[in-house]
Amino acid sequence: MGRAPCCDKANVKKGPWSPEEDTKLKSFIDQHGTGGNWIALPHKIGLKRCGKSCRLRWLNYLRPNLKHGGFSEEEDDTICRLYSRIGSRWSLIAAQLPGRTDNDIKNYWNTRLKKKLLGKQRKDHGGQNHSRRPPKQHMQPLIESEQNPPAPPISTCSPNPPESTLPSYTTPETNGQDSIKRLLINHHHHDVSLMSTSAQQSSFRTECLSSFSAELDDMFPCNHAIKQELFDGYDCFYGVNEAAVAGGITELLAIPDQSINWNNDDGDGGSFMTNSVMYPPPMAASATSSYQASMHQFSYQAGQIHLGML
DNA sequence: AATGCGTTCAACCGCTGTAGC
DNA sequence: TGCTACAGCGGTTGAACGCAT
Repeated sequence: MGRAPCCDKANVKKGPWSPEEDTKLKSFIDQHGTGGNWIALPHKIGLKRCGKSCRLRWLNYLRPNLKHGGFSEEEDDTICRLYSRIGSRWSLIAAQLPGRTDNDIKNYWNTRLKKKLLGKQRKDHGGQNHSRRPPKQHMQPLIESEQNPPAPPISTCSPNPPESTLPSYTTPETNGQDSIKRLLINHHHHDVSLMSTSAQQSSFRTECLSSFSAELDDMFPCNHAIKQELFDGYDCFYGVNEAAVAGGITELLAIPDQSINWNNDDGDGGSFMTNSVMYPPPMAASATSSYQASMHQFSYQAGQIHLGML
């Protein structure tokens, strides 16, 4: 049993809108508003269009104060910066760009900006392979970025986060992939807070996890097993921040409602619920630390991260 | 001029979240 | 609590267009 269709598909016109249809829709909404019911609207006007189609036409084209095309450098940068933080949340990105629609931005990103950035990236890196990924993937950058969005705008699209609020971090194994790591960390530190519900946050994390296969490869060069574990969709951790690699575990992000037990070689220990503490504070940097959640154990020892089944 | 190919972008599709009952 | 209907969203499609051959 599927959902009933929102309109009678057989009696609904599809395809490009005519100027007459545009005029009808615009003048009706100008006079009466949408009435809060897009499904009923086309019937009131006498348009043989699906309500969803009317809504889209209004929002993306007829609505006042819309800008089309001609994205400025500033807008490019904003799109880039937001994409690097929140991925393809086009409506959220559009909300930061007055006069732009999510559809416009999505199209612009997919058709121009992404290519522009990838082109720049290749130029900036002189075609060198800084990654450990197989050569085949480098020959297909667009496909790769499609499969692993968000495409990392490495050193071309200034992430421009409010740096002062970010933790400082360095790693011995950084080799040009800092921006990817920074990008991932920025996700946690700034944009999970944009999500209003824990369900959104959870799905956001899950989505990020599935999106970052390649980036995780770069992030955990010292231990590919971790990357594999993270990416293979297990149930407790979302990710581990850079500081874990650098010099002690200071942050562990997990999906909500997980009870995390922790202890370290200083004899400290305890537990916390992941949804009660966004950035779990109890763990101080230590030469050896370990954390457990559900079926998995995560530990940091002598500069190496280990993840295993309990 | 004809054809093929790549690009752009408006529009559609299908899914999810949520309000109302 | 479960169901239904709707709004909203992101991914995808395909027509139109431009350019190269």
